[in-house]
Amino acid sequence: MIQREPRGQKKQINDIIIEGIFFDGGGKGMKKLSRDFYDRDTLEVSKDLLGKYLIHHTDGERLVAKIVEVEAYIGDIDKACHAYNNRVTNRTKVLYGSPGIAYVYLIYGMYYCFNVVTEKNGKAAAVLVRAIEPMEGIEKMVGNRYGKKLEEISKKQIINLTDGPGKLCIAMGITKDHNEMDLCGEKLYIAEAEEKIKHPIVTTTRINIDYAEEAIDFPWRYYIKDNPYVSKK
DNA sequence: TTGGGGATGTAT
DNA sequence: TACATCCCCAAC
Repeated sequence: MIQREPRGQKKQINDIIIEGIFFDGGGKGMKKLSRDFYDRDTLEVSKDLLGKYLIHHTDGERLVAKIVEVEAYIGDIDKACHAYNNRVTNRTKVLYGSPGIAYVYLIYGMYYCFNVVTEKNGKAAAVLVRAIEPMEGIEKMVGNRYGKKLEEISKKQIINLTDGPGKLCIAMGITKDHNEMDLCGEKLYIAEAEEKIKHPIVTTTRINIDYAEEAIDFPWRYYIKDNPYVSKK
């Protein structure tokens, strides 16, 4: 039995705020991110994903949501990563594959988490999308999450719609069927709009990785400052 | 408003 | 057995 420090006794790392740029839709055309975008340093990809648009074509509809919170997982140095210490299993093998592929896994027996694979073949790394802001197809997302119509739910339920990794997968209709899907394809992808907007990014430690020893303190969680859809408010 | 615990299935 | 979660309900 390994004894671990209770969470509350870990020394607190102050949140760091940096300046980021993202592309704001505002009705303008969207451009799908190419594989080159994902074929880069994972922390850079993580920050750059903030403000981009996750798009899923499903049931004849287009669901669009802005990415507002992410976490990086980098296998070779990160005890929180499923592929730490070169662990290759049926589940983790996608992490070693091409950048720009989806990694979707079941968590706590009930929920899915959506990740994008980064870096070159052979290096296991990914970015977990933890929260998104609905932009288009909200009625469908509300139906997926609550089985109700938009006018039947409260304002609080709108904010709760996609403010966590499990919630956003339910809302967007992402399941294990999307595991290993190519995000450079036509069904599920990430895009940027034409108009650039500067925005502050908050950098913190990651959520719910208490078992990860020294990696607990890695500041690899990023979110858009003051965005109401960020998790753990 | 906060904290504890149950749901739930699969990877290891 | 633990888990990159969510939701409900009791207790404050």
